[in-house]
Amino acid sequence: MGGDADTVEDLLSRLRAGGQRVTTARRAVLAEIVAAGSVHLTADDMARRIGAEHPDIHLSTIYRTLDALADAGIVAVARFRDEPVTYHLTDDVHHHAVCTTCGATLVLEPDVLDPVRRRLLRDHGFVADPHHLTIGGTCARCARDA
Amino acid sequence: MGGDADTVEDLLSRLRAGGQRVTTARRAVLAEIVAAGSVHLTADDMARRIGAEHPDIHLSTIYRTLDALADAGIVAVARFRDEPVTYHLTDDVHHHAVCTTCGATLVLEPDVLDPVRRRLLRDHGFVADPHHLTIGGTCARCARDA
DNA sequence: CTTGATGCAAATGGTTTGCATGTTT
DNA sequence: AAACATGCAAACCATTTGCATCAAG
Repeated sequence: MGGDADTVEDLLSRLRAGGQRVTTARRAVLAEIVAAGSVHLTADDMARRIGAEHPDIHLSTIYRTLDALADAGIVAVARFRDEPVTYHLTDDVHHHAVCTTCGATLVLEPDVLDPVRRRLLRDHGFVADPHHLTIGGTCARCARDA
Repeated sequence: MGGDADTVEDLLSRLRAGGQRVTTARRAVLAEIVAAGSVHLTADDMARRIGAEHPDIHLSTIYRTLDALADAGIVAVARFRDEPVTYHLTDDVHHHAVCTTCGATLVLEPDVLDPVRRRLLRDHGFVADPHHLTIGGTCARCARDA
């Protein structure tokens, strides 16, 4: 399923290497993100899930933790449509194609962007590192029905 | 400079065709969007600019106008980093490459995405119509300095 | 004249922050 | 012990909404 070899403890040690402390909240947040796999969680989603086990972990702590994890380059931020911001592991690079008619979502391998990357490098010297793009369009089913 | 032949009155007649009314506020908003060209404006930007001439046009009206224009397919919504939502003409298709180090922005012609579109069509039957993608990476200058 | 658009003020909702306290190192 | 993370409540900011009034058709 992709480079999902990341364990919570691995990631925590990356945090620690960055001079940050390891706490229950941070472990819990990372556990949720790892468990979610390619499903995208909002801060609130995490708060609700973590709350079952740790009712004392406050939403603001989750935001602060996500900030720290983002600073450390461990998680990346993504926006879907108008929904709240979501977070996912930086190591889990992929893109989405979203059907603007029915909302269906396709997960795309990162290499679909390779031609674009080559062109940006050639034409502009720009080293593209696209994470989590969302490409709109019409899915096969909706295109057929049109 | 792209298909910038859209005049405010052209666009207004599209609005009218959609059963919407044409008002001073709507004319003013469209005028700003057209004038801005490929610069992206937030609702607040427009409020400030329009306010010089029409101090009575309220920010909430601008939001409602932008909603109407978006429903009519005349303007499209785009998000930059964490900044507020920006609006641009739907006819003005382009993409961006943003340097995650220095924030520099490159405007990309729509055809840079063509290889991706072809691949999505071939592999998934997905008819991509990407508007205003933002591709992260490192610009030439920052890559050199690294 | 009728319906839809606007101004204003107040509500909303996600996210951030100040501060005192608890925890990691 | 010192520095940093947390809980809580309050602040923030972009955006939305209710309602009475005004203007476009």
